[in-house]
Amino acid sequence: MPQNLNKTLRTLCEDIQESDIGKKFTFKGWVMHYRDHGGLIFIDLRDYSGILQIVFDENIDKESFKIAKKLKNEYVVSITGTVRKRPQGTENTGLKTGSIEIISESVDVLNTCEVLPFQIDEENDVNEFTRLKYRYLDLRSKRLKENLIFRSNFTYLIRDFLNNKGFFDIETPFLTKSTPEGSRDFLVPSRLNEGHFFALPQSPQLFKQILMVSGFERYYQIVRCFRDEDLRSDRQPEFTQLDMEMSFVETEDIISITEDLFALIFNKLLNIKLEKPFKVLDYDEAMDKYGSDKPDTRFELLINNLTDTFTNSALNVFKDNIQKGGVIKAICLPNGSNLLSRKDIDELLNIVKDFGAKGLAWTKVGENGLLEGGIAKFISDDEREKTVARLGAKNGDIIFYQSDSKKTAESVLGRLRLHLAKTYGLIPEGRFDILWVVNFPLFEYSEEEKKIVSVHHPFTSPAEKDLNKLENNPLSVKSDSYDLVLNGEEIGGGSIRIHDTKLQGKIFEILSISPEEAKAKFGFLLDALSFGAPPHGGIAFGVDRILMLLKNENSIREVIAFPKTQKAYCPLTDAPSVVKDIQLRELGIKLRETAGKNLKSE
RNA sequence: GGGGCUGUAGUUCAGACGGUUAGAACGCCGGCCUGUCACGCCGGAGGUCGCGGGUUCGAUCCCCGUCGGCCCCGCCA
Repeated sequence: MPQNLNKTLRTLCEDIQESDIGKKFTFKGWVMHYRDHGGLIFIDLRDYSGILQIVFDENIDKESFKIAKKLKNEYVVSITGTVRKRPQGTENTGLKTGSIEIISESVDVLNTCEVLPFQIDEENDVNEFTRLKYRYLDLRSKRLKENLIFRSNFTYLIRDFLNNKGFFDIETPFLTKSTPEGSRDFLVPSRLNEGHFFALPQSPQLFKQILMVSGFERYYQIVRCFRDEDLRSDRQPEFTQLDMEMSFVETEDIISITEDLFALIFNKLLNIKLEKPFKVLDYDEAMDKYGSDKPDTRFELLINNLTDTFTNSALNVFKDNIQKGGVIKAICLPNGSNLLSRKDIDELLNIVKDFGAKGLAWTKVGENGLLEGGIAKFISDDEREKTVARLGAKNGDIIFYQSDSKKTAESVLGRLRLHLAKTYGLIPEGRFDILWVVNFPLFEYSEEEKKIVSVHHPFTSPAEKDLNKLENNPLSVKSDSYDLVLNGEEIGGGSIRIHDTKLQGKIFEILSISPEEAKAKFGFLLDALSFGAPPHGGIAFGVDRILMLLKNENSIREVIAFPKTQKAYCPLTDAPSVVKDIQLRELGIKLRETAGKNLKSE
């Protein structure tokens, strides 16, 4: 795939093959390894195509040899020499060019290199801060180079696919309006409008809908989004989305084009055939069986409902909870008795408490489906038989129970499920499980805000079948939305949007957003929707996260050229940093006394 | 905002009941070496033990604080 930009002057390392033996070429690149044998020197020359061995022999070219004596790692050199076959027995099967080598007839040092702060391509893990500070060196490593080239191929494939499907790549503003909904905005002060601020977009959501009103019908963009929230291994404050929107479509259309796109990506980039259509899981079922709206389906360990079994339980925690409307749910860890010591089980209690659990009931499964240990003595024969049957529990298994509200029990067991799977290696390597989660609730009740809020965003269309429930039972209304989940990570999501201003007004009403407030926040979108907005919908994908999963990396930092630390700091550029007082003055900004107590001086 | 782990040579790590010269490997510097490919061999240099304070006769080690890093919770379409 690498191409030579200057054919007459330079040849790329991996363009050379055995058929070139005897021919003379010029190569340019970096000294990757240097091996001095006294009268004979070898270097591995690296350019962006790959690696090629160069030999310096004092009997062949004294001048070359003299210069080569002074070469060091990562010097940049230009070498002219003749291709020859390596002597028998000295071939290197680990190299693409391992059967040949170049005998140098002339060498120029184009640049020298300081002693490196860390060794490139070392198998030791170098401190990530140091790697980020010298990111340009880290990017010379095979792994990161391959990741970024993979990323380039990935976005190319997407653009090619969508362009051919009649999509238009349209840019939307980075300097835009702050919206209080959603995550915290990055603010940018306006010099020409003192005291006013732009926000960097959390996503191009509103603009892509407006483009549908404009009649483009098919829009996409591979675009940076900004959210000022705390970082995680799969979250950076600036990240890249593949953003798409289409007019005159329904959920099935969006699902179908997404499946085609992902099948193509997996096929072309990983040589993996994805089965179409993808699995589809109802939100309720996902919560019920996996305790998560982004279920990891690569392993079983499903959650089961035992509420009906334990209505008359001798355990008051079970019985009282059920009477209060709670549930009893459980998962069964195969062979758990052998995997976990008593101490491990005790430690699990602390772990599930962090997940929000009040406790952790458990029983071991013995011979003939008898239960032992934990709460076994409080379980009647009838309860035991039903429990063992429902969970399919076998001798040696451990069953973990949660007695709590439906929401808490499911979320605790869902997280325990993932914890156990990771700890006891239940997740198969190298497998990709992709599926849709659909039928999300449109609203949920926010304890924090004491009001109904959108699960997705306020422009998500209610499912048509539930329109009649909007008035009386809004929390039971499902939305016309869909999430794409890969290996238990949400990699994309979208919805059919509301294109009717009347329905949109109704939604705002349910969300306790007054017409005035709606107008102030989203007036431009509401105006747009009132001028002949077509039915439309779309989806957006987390590009960094997808790449992380496809490349089997543990952090999105490994697929981003210049990522930030967990404090959103860039060690390479030392950003963010303090600015000159005059810059603030121009913006009409004065720092609070308490701001930046330990400012780094400029 | 909270929890966990962590900071010793350029890098990755070891280390000491609190005790006098803090080690190894790789890298670096010098030398030797004509078939290596993480070349090999010989020799050498290199450390405010993150920073500040405290306890102590004495702290890199113990205590407190602080800064940085990673993971997670909260937060996040």
